[in-house]
Amino acid sequence: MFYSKIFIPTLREVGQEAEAISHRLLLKGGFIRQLASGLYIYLPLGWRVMQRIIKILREEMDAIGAQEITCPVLHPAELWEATGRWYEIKDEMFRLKDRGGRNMCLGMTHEEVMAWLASKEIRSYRELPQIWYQIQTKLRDEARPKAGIMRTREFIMKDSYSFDMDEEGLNHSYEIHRKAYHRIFERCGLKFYEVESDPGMMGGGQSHEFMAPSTAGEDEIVICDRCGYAANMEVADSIPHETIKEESNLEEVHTPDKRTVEEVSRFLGVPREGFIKTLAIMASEGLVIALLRGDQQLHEKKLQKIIGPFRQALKEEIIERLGTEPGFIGPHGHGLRIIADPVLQKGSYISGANKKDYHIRGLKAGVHFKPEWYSIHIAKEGEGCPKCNSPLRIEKAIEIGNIFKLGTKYSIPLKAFYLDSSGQQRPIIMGSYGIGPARIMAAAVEQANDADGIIWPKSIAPFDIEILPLSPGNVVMETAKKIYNSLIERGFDVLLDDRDERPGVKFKDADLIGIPYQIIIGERGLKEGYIELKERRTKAITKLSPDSVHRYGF
RNA sequence: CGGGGCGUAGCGCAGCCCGGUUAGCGCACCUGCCUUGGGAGCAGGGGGUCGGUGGUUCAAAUCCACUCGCCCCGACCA
Repeated sequence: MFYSKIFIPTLREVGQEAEAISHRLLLKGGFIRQLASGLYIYLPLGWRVMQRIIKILREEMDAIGAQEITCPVLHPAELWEATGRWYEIKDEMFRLKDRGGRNMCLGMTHEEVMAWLASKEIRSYRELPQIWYQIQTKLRDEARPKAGIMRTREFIMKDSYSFDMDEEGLNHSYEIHRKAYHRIFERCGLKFYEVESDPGMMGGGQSHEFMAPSTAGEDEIVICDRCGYAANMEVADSIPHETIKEESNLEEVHTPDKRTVEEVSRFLGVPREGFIKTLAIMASEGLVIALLRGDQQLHEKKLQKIIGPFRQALKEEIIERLGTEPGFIGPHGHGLRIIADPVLQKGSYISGANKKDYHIRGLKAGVHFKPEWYSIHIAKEGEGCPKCNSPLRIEKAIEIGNIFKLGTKYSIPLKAFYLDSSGQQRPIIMGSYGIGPARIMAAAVEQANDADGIIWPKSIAPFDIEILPLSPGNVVMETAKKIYNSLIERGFDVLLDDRDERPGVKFKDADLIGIPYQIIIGERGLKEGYIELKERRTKAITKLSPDSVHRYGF
């Protein structure tokens, strides 16, 4: 491809509104343009990158026997009503009516449609298993589109769905997807982790996410470098640091006007780890007490999984039930349901005395109060791995893929049944697996760039090699074209910068758009019989004779 | 949906507080000359209903109200 024939509108500067590095560089390099909030146009260079990612996705999906199909983006509401998601999902779903007044929606994912298809077509166990996938547009009316192409309202997704007879079959489908995903992200040149995750509204059982570490990421992941434990912060557990065990008898202490753990800790000269943080929670079942160690933070999602939706109890509700105001409440002496973090199983602690201006020391779990034990704290950097107790690390990351074991959540309501070998009707066991190629693109840029621009992994770069003839002179351009042809013959995607621009412009643009290799041809070098090969990543320059370039191992 | 910020030429910005010539700068663009190893130089030129609507005023880019759009933080994120 000649530079003059491909539209690459690079920018000198990008506005304040773009903050994420990938967003800035993709705009600056002429890969993307924004149409409206969360809506992006992929320009020739950006679309080339997407195509190369998609090609890898196809190859690896095909390799595990997945079959590509394509479904409509426009869905009849009935399917979503059948699974209940029509009602569960709120503003994120684009809804509309057709001319006949029928409710429709734009597909944000395709479990319903795929399960519907299976329900129509799969009759017998002989037709199972199946894996169907598509690479197709999804629409979600995101509350807040973010960071360029990282979170958009319309995006392409590779989504696949597995259909099996039983759990064992599902486990196999899940496993081959898991492995395929590893190959895909490796081939795309990304640093990534596979982490345990929260299935969320997808429902079903086990799920994992694939996370590309990046400070621009929206998620936090908890990682153990020793045993490989890795989990999304939403589900991560940790073993908090052991603390000094204060052994003392139950005794009330006067703590006038000292309410928060912080205040009482300072007042008594006891570190926060010596306290029980007593939280009064109003759940649908009524007042519930949640207990954390004084230095811990409540993980609301974890608690919600145990007691359902809740809010902080109001001051009046606390006074009415416990007879004292927030700041002096404790875990003992009332019959309320108590959820406690397991770190409190050992030791004795200080907490509120359920009496204004008093705290109480010497509280022991099992002795003075009897809680249900659930991990409800937020994991912190440096705390112990739940599996091997070595220090955990926390990193920000971009979610680039996820895999879910769905079970029968969609197959039963949509009546996707099959007959087993004994003639009995059974629900098909499903899994669903997604990858966002635009996220891969953004993550690749986030993970590899420098002050001059993008450094594409070879596998997904818009071109393999860029040739920079530095002057319009005949010899230079002829040499460039000769090399261009020989590289094309070898099967490379080559970009030849044939523009009538000064060398500086060509250098700047080449570094910005980040093609892995640059072949620089100048009169100066040519006179001495060499051209230069520059590796974009290292900026290392190798001098080669013009005749030997095509033999180089790119 | 809560909080904050921004909207002025194709792009990036200043001007706005404190109303008052013809609304300015850089880049890009057009013409000519010159130049060709890191976004050249000189000369000339074109391009704006200052997001929109309404109001205050002799006078509004500037003050007020409403509204639309975009960005950031949070909530949310199947």
